[in-house]
Amino acid sequence: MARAATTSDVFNAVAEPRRREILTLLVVGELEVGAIVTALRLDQPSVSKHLRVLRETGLVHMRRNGRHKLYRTNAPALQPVHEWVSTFERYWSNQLSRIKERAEAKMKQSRETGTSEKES
Amino acid sequence: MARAATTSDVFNAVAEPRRREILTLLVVGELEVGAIVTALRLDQPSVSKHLRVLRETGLVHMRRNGRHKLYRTNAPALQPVHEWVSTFERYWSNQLSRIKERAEAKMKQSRETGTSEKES
DNA sequence: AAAATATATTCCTATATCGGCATGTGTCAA
DNA sequence: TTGACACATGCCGATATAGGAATATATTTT
Repeated sequence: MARAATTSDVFNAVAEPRRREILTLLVVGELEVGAIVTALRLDQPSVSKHLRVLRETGLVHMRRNGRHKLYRTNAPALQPVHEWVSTFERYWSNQLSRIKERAEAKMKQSRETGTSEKES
Repeated sequence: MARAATTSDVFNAVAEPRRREILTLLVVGELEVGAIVTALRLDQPSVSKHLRVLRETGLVHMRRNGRHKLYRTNAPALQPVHEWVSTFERYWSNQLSRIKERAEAKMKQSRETGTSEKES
């Protein structure tokens, strides 16, 4: 086997930098393919291919408007990724909150004692 | 070109299901390679290769203990992924709050103008 | 209907896997 | 030093890309 198919796995679909750019672009609002092409300076076939992957993974929605096709990001499809990564959040956010706690404790102490210098 | 190298991009490294399993396993605490092999029922060379990718992307740390090697997940390396995905969070978690906002805006308008019908 | 416009698809090539198998490397024990 | 044990790496084959160029499909306009 080679790598997993991008068309079936959101993680793989999102692994592509250009596709991430497209999603970022289309989350603000609908855009037609041509607009994406000019915005990201990619070849039109390349954009169409990426859009296909994003479509098949449910990461974008499309609606037709005359001979244009309007794409927009379907954010909820990213939830699995978000949930998975969030599992690990506590393993680094605690470091930050620990710093915050120390800082707040220090401020509180300053308020109480009147000191204002940094003591280790 | 083919796909981007898994060894240089965290997104690609994490796109592999087995590697995600390994990260989930190693975030709880250190494990030696053999333990990963038995826990995930993979071949040892396969595990070693995945660990190499995870190592080179900074997703795991390793320390030697005798002839064993102890690996653990380096959660902060996942922050870029988390930050990127979080950008889209408001586009689904706000579906509820958006309804709330609309309702509140409508109420506010009603209070101000006395109207009560929905106008776009 | 024919031309023009907007997208999508196909074909091709180079590359990067992933798994399986064999082998190499490093460390501890006898 | 010679084994034994724990991992890592190399080689192979099959597959899935991503980009570029050319072509096909769909829709509007003339």
